[in-house]
Amino acid sequence: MAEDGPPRAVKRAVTVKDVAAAAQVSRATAARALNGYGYVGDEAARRVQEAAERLGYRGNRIAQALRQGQMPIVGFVPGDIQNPFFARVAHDIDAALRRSRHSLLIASSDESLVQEQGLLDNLRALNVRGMIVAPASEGDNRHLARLVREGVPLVLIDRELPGMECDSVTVDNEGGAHEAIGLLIANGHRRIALIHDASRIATARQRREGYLRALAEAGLPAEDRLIAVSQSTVEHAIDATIRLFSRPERPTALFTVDSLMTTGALLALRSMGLAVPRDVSLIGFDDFDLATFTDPQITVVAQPVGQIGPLATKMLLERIQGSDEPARHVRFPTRLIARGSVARVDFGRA
Amino acid sequence: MAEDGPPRAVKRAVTVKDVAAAAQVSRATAARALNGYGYVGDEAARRVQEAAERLGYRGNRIAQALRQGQMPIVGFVPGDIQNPFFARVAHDIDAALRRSRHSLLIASSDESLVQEQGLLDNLRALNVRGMIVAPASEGDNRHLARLVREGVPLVLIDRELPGMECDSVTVDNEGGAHEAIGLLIANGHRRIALIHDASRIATARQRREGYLRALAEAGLPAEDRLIAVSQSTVEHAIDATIRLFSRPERPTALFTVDSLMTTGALLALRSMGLAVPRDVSLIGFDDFDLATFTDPQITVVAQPVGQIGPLATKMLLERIQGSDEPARHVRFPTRLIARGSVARVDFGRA
DNA sequence: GTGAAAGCGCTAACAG
DNA sequence: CTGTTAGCGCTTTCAC
Repeated sequence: MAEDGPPRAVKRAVTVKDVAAAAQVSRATAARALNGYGYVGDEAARRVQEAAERLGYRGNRIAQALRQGQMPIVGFVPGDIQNPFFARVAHDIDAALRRSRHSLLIASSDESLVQEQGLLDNLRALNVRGMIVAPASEGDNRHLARLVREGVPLVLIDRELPGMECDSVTVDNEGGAHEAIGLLIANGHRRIALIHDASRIATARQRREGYLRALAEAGLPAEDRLIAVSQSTVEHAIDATIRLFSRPERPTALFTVDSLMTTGALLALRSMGLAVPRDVSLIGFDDFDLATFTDPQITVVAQPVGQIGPLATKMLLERIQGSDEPARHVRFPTRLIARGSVARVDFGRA
Repeated sequence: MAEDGPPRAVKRAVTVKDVAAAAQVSRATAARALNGYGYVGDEAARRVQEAAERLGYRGNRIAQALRQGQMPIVGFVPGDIQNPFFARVAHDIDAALRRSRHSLLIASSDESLVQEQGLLDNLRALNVRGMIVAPASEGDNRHLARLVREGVPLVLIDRELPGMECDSVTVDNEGGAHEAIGLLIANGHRRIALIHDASRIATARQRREGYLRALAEAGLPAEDRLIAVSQSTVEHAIDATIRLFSRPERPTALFTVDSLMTTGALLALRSMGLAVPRDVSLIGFDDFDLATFTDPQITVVAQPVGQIGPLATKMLLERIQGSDEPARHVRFPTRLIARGSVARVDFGRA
């Protein structure tokens, strides 16, 4: 037991060992005092607290995590953090999590399945306590199934995955779209175009199905040239809109499946000199700031965006706490907000 | 707080030990083969790879981090992740970081100094490799100074802190505001109102200074009743606008210091029946989607938002790599985008 | 009440 | 080339 003095690193962080030494107790006692469990003498506890304070001790979370096998972190994998919908959800999750002393690690998949797989691998390697994911694809989801199988708490949002045995929070995409198209049909529209998105499959597919069902119920044919597949960006939606509306026998109405695409459609229509709703009626899925700034304002299918993050977080925390009831699937209803972008169309003309 | 109840049964992950056993080598050899350093025999390497593959081995990043003293994580503390400006920057940082195999942990301060301090403490305890922060306050920044002192790589964005010895990426707020007010003055405006924000101090203060300098240079007095202090939310900006414009001797022009406030001003003006630019000319700091959707479109001071995240990330990675050149402060110029929200005003009438 | 000691999973000297 | 060994900082039996 010669000199045990470890060579003082210049900026070495202070550890329990340092605190224990300063308080003249063992590391075990110091740890007990610091974390407030087990028996610790009042006097010793006081000395430890004082030493910790004086030295500026902060527990090393990595060591704690290694010991306990888990990081106090929850992972969130949105499709695109720049989409205001996901930004809002991220904010709400973060706020809800803060109360339970977890940090939120946000890693956007950019709607890429491959990227999502890599991200989840990372998150898994970090031993995060749980994950909230908006799956980028309906295709190969073995990576998600594996998480479920391994018992990693997982909540899906925005897009559900048929057969996946985990909690999910979504909205009634099919019903919302159906209602929107219904309004268009009731206003006399017969040539109703759709711009949807091939990547956010679950969501976009359901919205497309709502569109198709509404047409079918009205005895209207679903025509290929009325449907454009785009991507969820303003730029792609502009192209799609131009494609759709530069043909003869222009559609009289347009339905877009998310706010970025609605934005693109608005821009494209304006550049083509088509006025809403005089020349084209428009309904977008997902409400957004811009919708009330146009003249007239845009009619939209609104989602209860403020409820999704908090509920998903609540579900996840319950799972983390060990709940093992069967998977719950919550589907919020949507709300059609009629503003001024739908015009009545003459039957004869249509 | 919220201490977990029964620890959830997560299936035990496979470790190097398992892989080593399966490949019939020692843990050290397995580690070498897996991480590709040191000498490993071809045959052994192959067996290890095969075993790892078969068992689904993923390195435990927590253990690695404990060993190496650092997590492959970078922290980002924006003022508000819902602000499109920060959402864009977050996306860009994330993308830039991915190439260097780091994860991004986003924790919004909600513009609260206290929250920011807590967040940085957390991040520090996680031993993240570095942080990118938009400081919530110009006031007490000992927590940031401490990080710098302790050698934690740190880059400030959007708001600089006088005297802080770390890299920063900002824009020329003062110059941008000065140019905007100059345009208003050149158009004959004399009663030019300002809505600024007390919390995002550095940024808002500089924009306010640009406003004051432009007025002074034109020999115009800075009147208190033309300046409203608000907060960076749509709601607060609405109130401030109504306050400003319900007095007699209404301002003929308005300058708002960020896009959320510009949105609020637009909403308030419309509700008061004031048309832009007929009744009020308007210029906002920070370009945003909405600015091109109004009729006429809004004149703005645009920031090079796409350059901020990548540059900040580049600087941070250099610091992480050990660069110790003196603190660099990059300030991007702004660009005045003249659209249609500024009208000429009669000198006699003003 | 308190301390000694055993690891969590991993990496890196240092010997063979 | 490969195995042995020693911790990183922390928590938690298990003795005393």
